[in-house]
Amino acid sequence: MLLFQDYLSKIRESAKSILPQVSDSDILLDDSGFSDIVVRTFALSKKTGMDFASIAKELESSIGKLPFVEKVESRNGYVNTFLKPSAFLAPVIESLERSGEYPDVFQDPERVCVEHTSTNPTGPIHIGRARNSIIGDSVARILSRYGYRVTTQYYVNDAGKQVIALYEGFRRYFDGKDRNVGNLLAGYQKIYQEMENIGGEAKILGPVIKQYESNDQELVEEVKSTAAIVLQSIKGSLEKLGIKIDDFVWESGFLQSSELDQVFNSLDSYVKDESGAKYLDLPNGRKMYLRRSDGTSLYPARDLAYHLFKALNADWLIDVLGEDHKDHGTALKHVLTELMDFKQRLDFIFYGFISLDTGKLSTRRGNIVTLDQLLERMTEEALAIVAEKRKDLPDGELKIIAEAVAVSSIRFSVARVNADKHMVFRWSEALNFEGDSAPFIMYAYSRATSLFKDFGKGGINLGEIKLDQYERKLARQVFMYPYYLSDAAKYLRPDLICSYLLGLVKAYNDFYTNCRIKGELPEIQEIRLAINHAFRSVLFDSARLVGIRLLEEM
RNA sequence: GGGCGCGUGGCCUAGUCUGGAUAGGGCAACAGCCUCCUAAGCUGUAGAUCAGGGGUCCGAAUCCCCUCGCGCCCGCCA
Repeated sequence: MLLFQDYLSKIRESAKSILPQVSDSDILLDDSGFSDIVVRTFALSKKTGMDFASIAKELESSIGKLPFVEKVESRNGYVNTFLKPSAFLAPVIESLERSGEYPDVFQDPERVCVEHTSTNPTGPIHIGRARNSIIGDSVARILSRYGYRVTTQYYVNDAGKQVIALYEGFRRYFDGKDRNVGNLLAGYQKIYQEMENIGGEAKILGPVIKQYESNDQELVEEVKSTAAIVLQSIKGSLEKLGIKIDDFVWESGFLQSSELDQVFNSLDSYVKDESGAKYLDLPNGRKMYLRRSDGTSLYPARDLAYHLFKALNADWLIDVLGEDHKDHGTALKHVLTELMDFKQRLDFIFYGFISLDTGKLSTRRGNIVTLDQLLERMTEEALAIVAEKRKDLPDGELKIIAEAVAVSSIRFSVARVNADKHMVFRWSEALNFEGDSAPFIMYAYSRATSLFKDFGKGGINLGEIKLDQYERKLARQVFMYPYYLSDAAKYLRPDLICSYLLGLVKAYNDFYTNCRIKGELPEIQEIRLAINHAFRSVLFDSARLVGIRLLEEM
């Protein structure tokens, strides 16, 4: 959990001590610009039967006495509370000096396992799949910053039809050739094409699947090692984006496993039989098949087993899944929590698909923009721009900047959109580095660093200070970080951090434009530099949560 | 057909959970700002029946109902 001066809670407590009917939703951070914290008296008026004016009067007297409150004004049924400027700045600076970060954090004993990506290793990772990784990695970083003990995990599908097709496609068409990702992908696409032509995958894939499911260890290992080659390339692409996954768990490991036995044992009284096949009835009238009539296990059974496995080392499981898995996820949770004795907290993050302006993404049909292609093209574009802007820098520096811009841009443009929304990938948008974008954020950091290097971190006496509108707005925005961080952790929403970053940086740009350092009185310089330093520290902290790579110079 | 989700200026997006003060940003367009700490920045102009209709409420982008459009799911695939 986060440790900081939580004025919002203090104001809520103060208000409740006067009017017990006050609820948390009556008192909120005010982002509309009217005040810092606002009390809405409409609901209260209904509840208490008092009129706006008397409620406002009561609250004003109570809230106004709090030491960090500058003034309270009532208007149109709102009680607007303004905090003292020192109340924003002092806690941030104190915290930074004490522990090096703001807000401070108290380690939460809860262990969280974030499962993300888990894409079938049948080809290079593309921009659609990468949405999963970007969301998952950001959520893991946010929860970790919040104080949870977080590990990330990739569930590797090396036991299904797709990877068997990958294996078989290569064996049929490329046998003896180099077993690299390019040839594997070509074989995979070719075998799917072939299966369409002949009219039925049973004929081509059937015998191999049968052999696989007869638990032919040699074949299981062969398929796994084929998948491992593609997985290696996926890992490499993700690492370029700064995404490193802690554990890789192979689905083939659950084909015969104690967890799988446990699933069938504990579900024994619910399992039904249909000519040898085993299934469960679901609340929505559908069935969840666990075993085929030939006795081999199905994906839902292995996924249940996998969740039991994850639960061995975690108190809270989070799965990042595409929206196509919504029903599966809901059913899985129902079975685990209602039919089995599963005590861990289980949450899903579902995200909408990304399509291209040329249509749906498809690895099989070859209609994809791979992460590597995207990164390469964006780095080129960024390099051209930075080379134009910074003719003074050597090529090596330019390249580092261009790569940071490309990586940050990809991550930010995906992370900033609410997971529920579908996205359409457009090159023209991807290659625009202005406005609400990663470079906009990165640039502010470089400016702040430049000021910091030239003039230092300033200082304030922690008593009363006066701030102009730009200084105050920035100090306020810096101070508010923990509220956004807790919401992002609570609702598993990296996009909230992105909104925060944009607001923070807008406030900084106003500050930078309007508040000079050079030529100002020393006491003004000191305060401005202190704000600059606080901003720089909090930006550094928050930007890394969504994988933005900040540079001291760009 | 049933279920889930989405629909906010030409384009992208915040706000929807928890109903309230002028619907906030950005891109593209137009007009400005570098003898001064980084102009990937800043200022201004123009642009919105919040998909449509009905309802609840003192008050609806937000809650409820219906309709339309788009996406996804409805396999002894994963």
